[in-house]
Amino acid sequence: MDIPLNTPLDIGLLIKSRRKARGLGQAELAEKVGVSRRWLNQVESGKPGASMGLVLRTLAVLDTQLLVSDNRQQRPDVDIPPILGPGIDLIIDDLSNGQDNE
Amino acid sequence: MDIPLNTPLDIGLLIKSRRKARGLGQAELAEKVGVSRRWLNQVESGKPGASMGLVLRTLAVLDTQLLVSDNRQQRPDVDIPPILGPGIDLIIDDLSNGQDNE
DNA sequence: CCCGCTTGTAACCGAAAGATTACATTAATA
DNA sequence: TATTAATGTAATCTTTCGGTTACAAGCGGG
Repeated sequence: MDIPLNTPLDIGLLIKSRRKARGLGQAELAEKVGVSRRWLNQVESGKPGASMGLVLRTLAVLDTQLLVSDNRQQRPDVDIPPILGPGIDLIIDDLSNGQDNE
Repeated sequence: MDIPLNTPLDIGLLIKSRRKARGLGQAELAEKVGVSRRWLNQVESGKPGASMGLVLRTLAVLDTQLLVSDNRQQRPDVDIPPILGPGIDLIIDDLSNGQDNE
């Protein structure tokens, strides 16, 4: 089963629970990750400005894998119209190829 | 099917492909998200220091859901030992309850 | 009750992010 | 080939991050 992460707070709470699940204190985990205890504290409480790199490193230390659902056709009604001249075929190509294009 | 995201570059490439899949230019998407084109450009090329908040907002605009695998027992050999007095039961509680604890 | 550990904050400071504007370079179309 | 849009970068400035140090609040054990 998978859990959705939509906000910085979601990620903060994830980190917090994973940390506790391992019996680690903020200071301990912070040292393992290579950040200050203050940083970890802020992140766990949902700080939006925390950098991707450090967050990913933190999750890595907690053996936590981040994922994206491969929902290529999630919402076909979003914004596809505004394409006129630049290259219709490009988009079609992209859509058929999937993610790893270009 | 799900795709793992381990590095800032992974996320950058994800954003890039999702953007193109919708036929959006960097400038277009940047405006929708509320960031500068430069920022989006950097992020797509893997900038590690990009902030969580903006990245999440970008993914949201692209209708892209971020997930965590609920692998509670992923690696039992990590670091569970260092618990002595603070509260064994707390950890057990945490483990049995899952993520949303505390 | 007191003590020790953990956690939540605060102030200060150097470093880096992010916006803006402008200019190459690449890529696609006529 | 010429032209136009999209993309990759650069210089500058303001804001914010993240580290450091220090202190208060919360909690459990002796």
